[in-house]
Amino acid sequence: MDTTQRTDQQRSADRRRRELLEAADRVVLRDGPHASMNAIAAEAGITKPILYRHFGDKGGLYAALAKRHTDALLDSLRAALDAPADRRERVEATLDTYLTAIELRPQVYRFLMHPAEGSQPGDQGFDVGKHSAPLLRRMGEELAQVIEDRLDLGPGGQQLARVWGHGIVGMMHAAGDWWLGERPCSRAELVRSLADLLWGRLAAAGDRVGGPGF
Amino acid sequence: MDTTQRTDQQRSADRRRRELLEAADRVVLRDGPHASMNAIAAEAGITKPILYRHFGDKGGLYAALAKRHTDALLDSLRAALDAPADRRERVEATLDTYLTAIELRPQVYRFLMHPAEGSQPGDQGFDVGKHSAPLLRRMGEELAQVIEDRLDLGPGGQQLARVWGHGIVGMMHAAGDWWLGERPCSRAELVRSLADLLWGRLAAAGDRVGGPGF
DNA sequence: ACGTGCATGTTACTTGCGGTAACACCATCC
DNA sequence: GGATGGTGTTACCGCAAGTAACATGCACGT
Repeated sequence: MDTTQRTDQQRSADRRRRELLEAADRVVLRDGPHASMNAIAAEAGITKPILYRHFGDKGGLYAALAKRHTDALLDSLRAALDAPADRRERVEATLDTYLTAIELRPQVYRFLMHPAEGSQPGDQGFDVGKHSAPLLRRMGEELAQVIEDRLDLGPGGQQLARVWGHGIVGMMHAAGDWWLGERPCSRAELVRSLADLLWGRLAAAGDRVGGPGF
Repeated sequence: MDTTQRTDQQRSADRRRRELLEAADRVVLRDGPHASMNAIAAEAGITKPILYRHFGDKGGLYAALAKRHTDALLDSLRAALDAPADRRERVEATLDTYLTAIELRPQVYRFLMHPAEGSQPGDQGFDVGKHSAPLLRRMGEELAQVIEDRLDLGPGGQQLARVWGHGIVGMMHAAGDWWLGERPCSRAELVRSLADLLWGRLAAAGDRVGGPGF
Protein backbone atom coordinates (compact mmCIF):
# COMPACT_ATOMS: atom_id res chain seq x y z
CA MET A 1 0.00 0.00 0.00
CA ASP A 2 1.31 3.24 -1.18
CA THR A 3 1.80 5.44 1.83
CA THR A 4 2.03 8.68 -0.11
CA GLN A 5 -1.15 8.02 -1.99
CA ARG A 6 -2.99 7.02 1.14
CA THR A 7 -1.75 10.10 2.90
CA ASP A 8 -2.87 12.23 0.02
CA GLN A 9 -6.29 10.70 0.06
CA GLN A 10 -6.59 11.06 3.77
CA ARG A 11 -5.43 14.62 3.57
CA SER A 12 -8.02 15.37 0.95
CA ALA A 13 -10.72 13.64 2.95
CA ASP A 14 -9.76 15.57 6.04
CA ARG A 15 -9.86 18.84 4.18
CA ARG A 16 -13.25 17.97 2.77
CA ARG A 17 -14.46 17.03 6.19
CA ARG A 18 -13.34 20.36 7.54
CA GLU A 19 -15.11 22.19 4.72
CA LEU A 20 -18.27 20.27 5.41
CA LEU A 21 -18.02 21.06 9.10
CA GLU A 22 -17.60 24.72 8.36
CA ALA A 23 -20.65 24.70 6.12
CA ALA A 24 -22.60 22.88 8.82
CA ASP A 25 -21.40 25.44 11.30
CA ARG A 26 -22.70 28.29 9.19
CA VAL A 27 -26.10 26.66 8.82
CA VAL A 28 -26.43 25.75 12.46
CA LEU A 29 -25.45 29.24 13.50
CA ARG A 30 -27.99 30.66 11.08
CA ASP A 31 -30.91 28.27 11.51
CA GLY A 32 -30.37 26.88 14.96
CA PRO A 33 -29.95 23.30 16.09
CA HIS A 34 -32.94 22.27 14.00
CA ALA A 35 -30.97 22.68 10.82
CA SER A 36 -31.77 19.78 8.52
CA MET A 37 -29.23 17.61 6.81
CA ASN A 38 -30.60 18.80 3.49
CA ALA A 39 -29.96 22.41 4.42
CA ILE A 40 -26.43 21.66 5.54
CA ALA A 41 -25.72 19.70 2.39
CA ALA A 42 -27.09 22.54 0.29
CA GLU A 43 -24.90 25.06 2.09
CA ALA A 44 -21.89 22.87 1.39
CA GLY A 45 -22.94 22.68 -2.26
CA ILE A 46 -23.52 18.94 -2.19
CA THR A 47 -26.26 16.49 -1.28
CA LYS A 48 -27.14 14.43 1.74
CA PRO A 49 -25.46 11.06 1.16
CA ILE A 50 -22.03 12.67 1.23
CA LEU A 51 -22.68 13.99 4.68
CA TYR A 52 -23.72 10.54 5.77
CA ARG A 53 -20.58 9.03 4.28
CA HIS A 54 -18.43 11.41 6.26
CA PHE A 55 -20.24 11.50 9.57
CA GLY A 56 -22.36 8.36 9.72
CA ASP A 57 -25.52 10.03 10.88
CA LYS A 58 -26.78 13.33 12.14
CA GLY A 59 -25.51 12.60 15.61
CA GLY A 60 -22.04 12.06 14.22
CA LEU A 61 -22.04 15.37 12.41
CA TYR A 62 -23.35 17.18 15.44
CA ALA A 63 -20.82 15.48 17.67
CA ALA A 64 -17.99 16.52 15.38
CA LEU A 65 -19.34 20.05 15.28
CA ALA A 66 -19.74 20.16 19.01
CA LYS A 67 -16.24 18.86 19.56
CA ARG A 68 -14.73 21.77 17.65
CA HIS A 69 -16.49 24.37 19.72
CA THR A 70 -16.09 22.48 22.94
CA ASP A 71 -12.36 22.14 22.40
CA ALA A 72 -12.06 25.83 21.65
CA LEU A 73 -13.99 26.84 24.74
CA LEU A 74 -12.06 24.44 26.93
CA ASP A 75 -8.81 25.94 25.68
CA SER A 76 -9.96 29.38 26.75
CA LEU A 77 -11.03 28.09 30.10
CA ARG A 78 -7.74 26.32 30.66
CA ALA A 79 -5.93 29.56 29.93
CA ALA A 80 -8.00 31.39 32.53
CA LEU A 81 -7.50 28.59 35.00
CA ASP A 82 -3.74 28.75 34.52
CA ALA A 83 -3.37 32.50 34.76
CA PRO A 84 -0.87 33.73 37.34
CA ALA A 85 -3.05 35.11 40.11
CA ASP A 86 -4.55 34.08 43.40
CA ARG A 87 -7.38 31.63 43.71
CA ARG A 88 -10.24 34.05 43.83
CA GLU A 89 -8.96 35.92 40.80
CA ARG A 90 -8.60 32.71 38.87
CA VAL A 91 -12.10 31.63 39.70
CA GLU A 92 -13.45 34.98 38.59
CA ALA A 93 -11.38 34.92 35.42
CA THR A 94 -12.68 31.46 34.58
CA LEU A 95 -16.29 32.44 35.19
CA ASP A 96 -15.81 35.57 33.14
CA THR A 97 -14.23 33.65 30.28
CA TYR A 98 -17.14 31.26 30.12
CA LEU A 99 -19.74 34.00 30.35
CA THR A 100 -18.00 36.09 27.74
CA ALA A 101 -17.98 33.12 25.39
CA ILE A 102 -21.68 32.44 25.71
CA GLU A 103 -22.43 36.14 25.49
CA LEU A 104 -20.49 36.60 22.28
CA ARG A 105 -21.74 33.50 20.50
CA PRO A 106 -25.12 32.56 21.92
CA GLN A 107 -25.99 30.43 18.92
CA VAL A 108 -22.96 28.26 19.44
CA TYR A 109 -23.79 28.03 23.08
CA ARG A 110 -27.34 27.03 22.39
CA PHE A 111 -26.23 24.39 19.98
CA LEU A 112 -23.77 22.90 22.44
CA MET A 113 -26.37 22.57 25.15
CA HIS A 114 -28.85 20.69 23.01
CA PRO A 115 -28.00 17.02 23.23
CA ALA A 116 -31.47 15.84 22.30
CA GLU A 117 -30.69 15.99 18.61
CA GLY A 118 -28.28 13.08 18.63
CA SER A 119 -30.39 10.34 20.12
CA GLN A 120 -32.86 8.44 18.01
CA PRO A 121 -35.97 6.52 19.00
CA GLY A 122 -34.42 3.11 18.63
CA ASP A 123 -30.90 3.52 19.99
CA GLN A 124 -31.04 2.41 23.60
CA GLY A 125 -34.03 1.95 25.77
CA PHE A 126 -33.47 4.49 28.47
CA ASP A 127 -29.96 5.14 29.61
CA VAL A 128 -30.29 7.77 32.21
CA GLY A 129 -27.29 9.91 32.91
CA LYS A 130 -25.91 10.33 29.42
CA HIS A 131 -28.33 12.99 28.33
CA SER A 132 -26.55 15.99 29.67
CA ALA A 133 -24.64 18.07 27.19
CA PRO A 134 -21.18 16.61 26.62
CA LEU A 135 -19.76 20.07 27.03
CA LEU A 136 -20.95 20.21 30.60
CA ARG A 137 -19.51 16.83 31.39
CA ARG A 138 -16.16 17.64 29.88
CA MET A 139 -15.95 20.97 31.66
CA GLY A 140 -16.87 19.27 34.89
CA GLU A 141 -14.18 16.65 34.51
CA GLU A 142 -11.54 19.19 33.60
CA LEU A 143 -12.35 21.41 36.50
CA ALA A 144 -12.38 18.41 38.81
CA GLN A 145 -8.88 17.55 37.67
CA VAL A 146 -7.65 21.08 38.26
CA ILE A 147 -9.17 21.14 41.72
CA GLU A 148 -7.73 17.80 42.62
CA ASP A 149 -4.28 18.76 41.34
CA ARG A 150 -4.01 22.06 43.10
CA LEU A 151 -6.00 21.82 46.27
CA ASP A 152 -5.26 19.86 49.38
CA LEU A 153 -8.62 18.42 50.35
CA GLY A 154 -7.50 15.68 52.67
CA PRO A 155 -8.86 12.12 52.54
CA GLY A 156 -11.60 11.59 49.97
CA GLY A 157 -10.32 14.65 48.19
CA GLN A 158 -10.49 13.13 44.74
CA GLN A 159 -14.16 12.40 45.01
CA LEU A 160 -14.83 15.76 46.55
CA ALA A 161 -13.02 17.40 43.66
CA ARG A 162 -15.18 15.61 41.13
CA VAL A 163 -18.38 16.57 42.87
CA TRP A 164 -17.22 20.15 43.05
CA GLY A 165 -16.06 20.19 39.45
CA HIS A 166 -19.44 19.16 38.14
CA GLY A 167 -21.27 21.24 40.68
CA ILE A 168 -19.40 24.43 39.93
CA VAL A 169 -19.75 23.94 36.21
CA GLY A 170 -23.47 23.41 36.64
CA MET A 171 -23.73 26.53 38.75
CA MET A 172 -21.90 28.52 36.10
CA HIS A 173 -24.01 27.09 33.34
CA ALA A 174 -27.40 27.59 34.95
CA ALA A 175 -26.62 31.07 36.14
CA GLY A 176 -25.20 31.95 32.74
CA ASP A 177 -28.22 30.59 30.96
CA TRP A 178 -30.59 32.56 33.11
CA TRP A 179 -28.47 35.68 32.83
CA LEU A 180 -28.28 35.40 29.07
CA GLY A 181 -32.05 35.31 28.88
CA GLU A 182 -32.89 38.09 31.30
CA ARG A 183 -29.76 40.22 31.44
CA PRO A 184 -30.57 41.38 34.96
CA CYS A 185 -27.09 42.72 35.60
CA SER A 186 -23.67 43.22 34.11
CA ARG A 187 -21.33 40.36 33.51
CA ALA A 188 -18.95 41.63 36.16
CA GLU A 189 -21.69 41.68 38.77
CA LEU A 190 -22.71 38.17 37.90
CA VAL A 191 -19.14 36.96 38.18
CA ARG A 192 -18.75 38.62 41.52
CA SER A 193 -22.01 37.20 42.84
CA LEU A 194 -21.11 33.68 41.83
CA ALA A 195 -17.64 33.95 43.28
CA ASP A 196 -19.17 35.23 46.49
CA LEU A 197 -21.41 32.20 46.56
CA LEU A 198 -18.43 29.90 46.14
CA TRP A 199 -16.63 31.81 48.84
CA GLY A 200 -19.16 30.86 51.44
CA ARG A 201 -21.16 34.03 51.68
CA LEU A 202 -24.33 31.96 51.75
CA ALA A 203 -23.29 30.37 55.02
CA ALA A 204 -21.99 33.63 56.42
CA ALA A 205 -25.06 35.75 55.72
CA GLY A 206 -27.22 36.74 58.63
CA ASP A 207 -30.85 35.80 59.08
CA ARG A 208 -33.44 38.30 58.15
CA VAL A 209 -35.25 39.87 61.05
CA GLY A 210 -38.31 37.87 62.04
CA GLY A 211 -37.49 34.94 59.79
CA PRO A 212 -36.40 31.45 60.79
CA GLY A 213 -33.23 31.65 58.75
CA PHE A 214 -32.60 29.80 55.51
CA MET B 1 -75.82 30.36 28.34
CA ASP B 2 -76.55 27.47 30.56
CA THR B 3 -74.02 27.42 33.38
CA THR B 4 -74.74 23.89 34.54
CA GLN B 5 -74.32 22.42 31.10
CA ARG B 6 -71.13 24.30 30.47
CA THR B 7 -69.73 23.22 33.78
CA ASP B 8 -70.64 19.65 33.06
CA GLN B 9 -68.93 19.78 29.71
CA GLN B 10 -65.88 21.42 31.14
CA ARG B 11 -65.75 18.89 33.93
CA SER B 12 -65.94 16.08 31.46
CA ALA B 13 -63.28 17.65 29.28
CA ASP B 14 -61.02 18.11 32.25
CA ARG B 15 -61.46 14.53 33.31
CA ARG B 16 -60.71 13.38 29.80
CA ARG B 17 -57.66 15.58 29.72
CA ARG B 18 -56.41 14.08 32.91
CA GLU B 19 -56.93 10.57 31.58
CA LEU B 20 -55.03 11.44 28.46
CA LEU B 21 -52.21 12.91 30.49
CA GLU B 22 -51.98 9.78 32.57
CA ALA B 23 -51.82 7.63 29.48
CA ALA B 24 -49.14 9.91 28.05
CA ASP B 25 -47.29 9.65 31.31
CA ARG B 26 -47.28 5.87 31.16
CA VAL B 27 -45.96 5.88 27.60
CA VAL B 28 -43.29 8.49 28.23
CA LEU B 29 -42.12 6.64 31.31
CA ARG B 30 -42.00 3.42 29.33
CA ASP B 31 -40.59 4.62 26.00
CA GLY B 32 -38.74 7.77 26.91
CA PRO B 33 -39.20 11.30 25.63
CA HIS B 34 -39.22 10.00 22.05
CA ALA B 35 -42.66 8.54 22.50
CA SER B 36 -44.73 9.27 19.43
CA MET B 37 -48.14 10.82 19.43
CA ASN B 38 -49.48 7.66 17.86
CA ALA B 39 -48.14 5.56 20.71
CA ILE B 40 -49.64 7.87 23.30
CA ALA B 41 -52.97 7.90 21.53
CA ALA B 42 -52.93 4.12 21.32
CA GLU B 43 -52.19 3.84 25.03
CA ALA B 44 -55.14 6.10 25.74
CA GLY B 45 -57.31 3.94 23.48
CA ILE B 46 -57.94 6.69 20.98
CA THR B 47 -56.30 8.24 17.93
CA LYS B 48 -54.07 11.20 17.27
CA PRO B 49 -56.45 14.03 16.36
CA ILE B 50 -58.00 13.91 19.81
CA LEU B 51 -54.65 14.56 21.41
CA TYR B 52 -54.18 17.50 19.10
CA ARG B 53 -57.60 18.86 19.95
CA HIS B 54 -56.77 18.75 23.64
CA PHE B 55 -53.19 19.90 23.65
CA GLY B 56 -52.65 21.77 20.40
CA ASP B 57 -49.40 20.12 19.47
CA LYS B 58 -46.80 17.84 20.90
CA GLY B 59 -45.17 20.69 22.75
CA GLY B 60 -48.46 21.45 24.46
CA LEU B 61 -48.89 17.90 25.62
CA TYR B 62 -45.33 17.72 26.87
CA ALA B 63 -45.66 21.05 28.61
CA ALA B 64 -48.79 19.86 30.39
CA LEU B 65 -47.06 16.66 31.34
CA ALA B 66 -44.00 18.47 32.56
CA LYS B 67 -46.07 20.85 34.63
CA ARG B 68 -47.56 18.00 36.62
CA HIS B 69 -44.22 16.57 37.57
CA THR B 70 -42.60 19.91 38.08
CA ASP B 71 -45.34 20.99 40.45
CA ALA B 72 -45.02 17.79 42.40
CA LEU B 73 -41.27 18.10 42.73
CA LEU B 74 -41.49 21.74 43.70
CA ASP B 75 -43.93 20.83 46.44
CA SER B 76 -41.45 18.37 47.88
CA LEU B 77 -38.68 20.91 47.70
CA ARG B 78 -40.76 23.55 49.40
CA ALA B 79 -41.45 21.16 52.22
CA ALA B 80 -37.74 20.51 52.68
CA LEU B 81 -37.01 24.20 52.50
CA ASP B 82 -39.58 24.91 55.18
CA ALA B 83 -38.52 22.21 57.60
CA PRO B 84 -37.73 23.38 61.13
CA ALA B 85 -33.97 23.15 61.35
CA ASP B 86 -30.91 25.31 60.95
CA ARG B 87 -29.66 26.58 57.64
CA ARG B 88 -27.17 23.90 56.88
CA GLU B 89 -29.66 21.16 57.68
CA ARG B 90 -32.25 22.74 55.44
CA VAL B 91 -29.83 23.00 52.58
CA GLU B 92 -28.87 19.38 52.99
CA ALA B 93 -32.50 18.31 53.25
CA THR B 94 -33.35 20.18 50.07
CA LEU B 95 -30.44 18.69 48.17
CA ASP B 96 -31.35 15.26 49.43
CA THR B 97 -34.98 15.68 48.45
CA TYR B 98 -34.05 16.61 44.92
CA LEU B 99 -31.52 13.83 44.57
CA THR B 100 -33.90 11.28 45.99
CA ALA B 101 -36.53 12.34 43.49
CA ILE B 102 -34.28 11.95 40.49
CA GLU B 103 -32.92 8.71 41.86
CA LEU B 104 -36.33 7.18 42.33
CA ARG B 105 -37.81 8.26 39.03
CA PRO B 106 -35.00 8.76 36.56
CA GLN B 107 -37.33 8.53 33.60
CA VAL B 108 -39.39 11.43 34.85
CA TYR B 109 -36.23 13.35 35.50
CA ARG B 110 -34.90 12.69 32.04
CA PHE B 111 -38.13 13.78 30.49
CA LEU B 112 -38.24 17.01 32.44
CA MET B 113 -34.76 17.99 31.39
CA HIS B 114 -35.39 17.55 27.69
CA PRO B 115 -36.81 20.77 26.38
CA ALA B 116 -35.77 20.13 22.80
CA GLU B 117 -38.97 18.28 22.04
CA GLY B 118 -41.18 21.31 22.17
CA SER B 119 -39.55 23.68 19.74
CA GLN B 120 -40.09 23.34 16.03
CA PRO B 121 -38.01 24.50 13.07
CA GLY B 122 -40.22 27.36 12.10
CA ASP B 123 -41.35 28.85 15.37
CA GLN B 124 -38.96 31.69 16.09
CA GLY B 125 -35.61 32.37 14.58
CA PHE B 126 -33.31 31.96 17.51
CA ASP B 127 -34.39 33.11 20.90
CA VAL B 128 -31.49 32.41 23.13
CA GLY B 129 -32.17 32.02 26.78
CA LYS B 130 -35.41 30.08 26.68
CA HIS B 131 -33.91 26.72 25.95
CA SER B 132 -33.14 25.62 29.45
CA ALA B 133 -35.54 23.20 31.04
CA PRO B 134 -38.47 25.04 32.55
CA LEU B 135 -38.04 22.97 35.67
CA LEU B 136 -34.61 24.46 36.25
CA ARG B 137 -35.89 27.97 35.79
CA ARG B 138 -38.77 27.48 38.13
CA MET B 139 -36.62 25.89 40.78
CA GLY B 140 -34.15 28.73 40.45
CA GLU B 141 -36.82 31.36 40.87
CA GLU B 142 -38.34 29.62 43.86
CA LEU B 143 -35.04 29.23 45.59
CA ALA B 144 -34.18 32.83 44.84
CA GLN B 145 -37.38 33.91 46.54
CA VAL B 146 -36.65 31.81 49.60
CA ILE B 147 -33.14 33.19 49.85
CA GLU B 148 -34.31 36.73 49.46
CA ASP B 149 -37.04 36.29 52.04
CA ARG B 150 -34.93 34.70 54.72
CA LEU B 151 -31.44 36.07 54.34
CA ASP B 152 -30.15 39.51 55.04
CA LEU B 153 -27.83 40.19 52.14
CA GLY B 154 -27.56 43.93 52.37
CA PRO B 155 -27.92 46.27 49.37
CA GLY B 156 -28.31 44.49 46.06
CA GLY B 157 -29.52 41.50 47.98
CA GLN B 158 -32.43 40.77 45.70
CA GLN B 159 -30.24 40.43 42.67
CA LEU B 160 -27.72 38.42 44.59
CA ALA B 161 -30.48 36.09 45.71
CA ARG B 162 -31.59 35.48 42.16
CA VAL B 163 -28.10 34.73 40.95
CA TRP B 164 -27.61 32.38 43.84
CA GLY B 165 -30.97 30.70 43.32
CA HIS B 166 -30.22 29.82 39.74
CA GLY B 167 -26.61 29.03 40.49
CA ILE B 168 -27.37 26.65 43.33
CA VAL B 169 -30.08 24.92 41.36
CA GLY B 170 -27.67 24.49 38.47
CA MET B 171 -25.05 23.09 40.79
CA MET B 172 -27.53 20.63 42.21
CA HIS B 173 -28.74 19.64 38.80
CA ALA B 174 -25.35 19.13 37.17
CA ALA B 175 -23.92 17.26 40.11
CA GLY B 176 -27.05 15.14 40.32
CA ASP B 177 -26.98 14.35 36.65
CA TRP B 178 -23.37 13.29 36.79
CA TRP B 179 -23.93 11.32 39.98
CA LEU B 180 -26.93 9.53 38.51
CA GLY B 181 -24.85 8.38 35.57
CA GLU B 182 -21.72 7.28 37.40
CA ARG B 183 -22.88 6.59 40.91
CA PRO B 184 -19.44 7.36 42.32
CA CYS B 185 -20.66 7.66 45.89
CA SER B 186 -23.67 7.47 48.13
CA ARG B 187 -26.35 10.08 48.09
CA ALA B 188 -25.44 11.21 51.57
CA GLU B 189 -21.83 11.79 50.57
CA LEU B 190 -22.90 13.79 47.57
CA VAL B 191 -25.19 15.93 49.68
CA ARG B 192 -22.42 16.55 52.15
CA SER B 193 -19.91 17.44 49.47
CA LEU B 194 -22.23 19.92 47.83
CA ALA B 195 -23.15 21.51 51.11
CA ASP B 196 -19.46 21.80 51.91
CA LEU B 197 -18.96 23.57 48.63
CA LEU B 198 -21.74 26.01 49.43
CA TRP B 199 -20.24 26.50 52.87
CA GLY B 200 -17.06 27.93 51.46
CA ARG B 201 -14.78 24.96 51.79
CA LEU B 202 -13.41 25.71 48.33
CA ALA B 203 -12.07 29.04 49.50
CA ALA B 204 -10.84 27.61 52.78
CA ALA B 205 -8.90 24.68 51.38
CA GLY B 206 -5.13 24.85 51.44
CA ASP B 207 -2.90 24.77 48.41
CA ARG B 208 -1.31 21.53 47.47
CA VAL B 209 2.41 21.35 48.12
CA GLY B 210 4.40 22.56 45.12
CA GLY B 211 1.37 23.88 43.27
CA PRO B 212 0.46 27.50 42.54
CA GLY B 213 -2.89 27.17 44.22
CA PHE B 214 -6.23 27.02 42.43
C1' DA C 1 -90.62 14.83 17.93
C1' DC C 2 -87.06 17.02 15.19
C1' DG C 3 -83.43 19.73 13.57
C1' DT C 4 -79.34 22.38 15.59
C1' DG C 5 -75.12 22.63 17.91
C1' DC C 6 -71.19 20.68 19.76
C1' DA C 7 -67.87 17.58 21.63
C1' DT C 8 -65.90 13.17 20.50
C1' DG C 9 -64.27 9.99 17.53
C1' DT C 10 -62.60 8.08 13.05
C1' DT C 11 -59.88 7.34 8.41
C1' DA C 12 -56.92 9.00 5.24
C1' DC C 13 -53.99 12.34 3.81
C1' DT C 14 -49.92 15.84 3.33
C1' DT C 15 -45.44 17.38 4.52
C1' DG C 16 -40.93 17.00 5.92
C1' DC C 17 -36.95 14.74 7.74
C1' DG C 18 -33.48 11.03 8.65
C1' DG C 19 -31.43 7.54 6.28
C1' DT C 20 -30.22 4.37 2.26
C1' DA C 21 -29.80 1.86 -2.28
C1' DA C 22 -28.44 2.10 -6.82
C1' DC C 23 -26.24 4.19 -10.27
C1' DA C 24 -22.60 7.79 -12.67
C1' DC C 25 -18.08 10.24 -12.97
C1' DC C 26 -13.19 10.60 -12.57
C1' DA C 27 -8.69 9.92 -10.92
C1' DT C 28 -5.14 6.62 -9.91
C1' DC C 29 -2.50 2.28 -10.23
C1' DC C 30 -1.47 -2.64 -12.27
C1' DG D 1 -6.84 -0.44 -21.14
C1' DG D 2 -9.36 -2.05 -17.42
C1' DA D 3 -10.03 -2.80 -12.18
C1' DT D 4 -10.31 0.09 -7.90
C1' DG D 5 -11.93 3.53 -4.86
C1' DG D 6 -13.40 8.03 -3.61
C1' DT D 7 -16.89 11.63 -4.91
C1' DG D 8 -21.12 12.77 -6.46
C1' DT D 9 -26.01 12.16 -7.99
C1' DT D 10 -31.29 10.81 -8.14
C1' DA D 11 -34.80 8.46 -6.29
C1' DC D 12 -36.61 6.11 -2.92
C1' DC D 13 -38.23 4.04 2.06
C1' DG D 14 -40.01 4.58 6.72
C1' DC D 15 -41.75 7.24 10.14
C1' DA D 16 -43.55 10.95 12.85
C1' DA D 17 -46.03 15.52 13.20
C1' DG D 18 -49.95 17.66 12.03
C1' DT D 19 -54.54 18.32 9.35
C1' DA D 20 -58.90 17.87 6.63
C1' DA D 21 -63.10 15.71 6.09
C1' DC D 22 -66.30 12.94 7.54
C1' DA D 23 -69.24 10.08 11.20
C1' DT D 24 -71.64 9.63 15.65
C1' DG D 25 -73.96 10.50 19.93
C1' DC D 26 -75.98 13.63 23.25
C1' DA D 27 -78.15 17.78 25.12
C1' DC D 28 -80.75 21.66 23.90
C1' DG D 29 -84.72 25.16 21.91
C1' DT D 30 -89.04 25.33 19.59
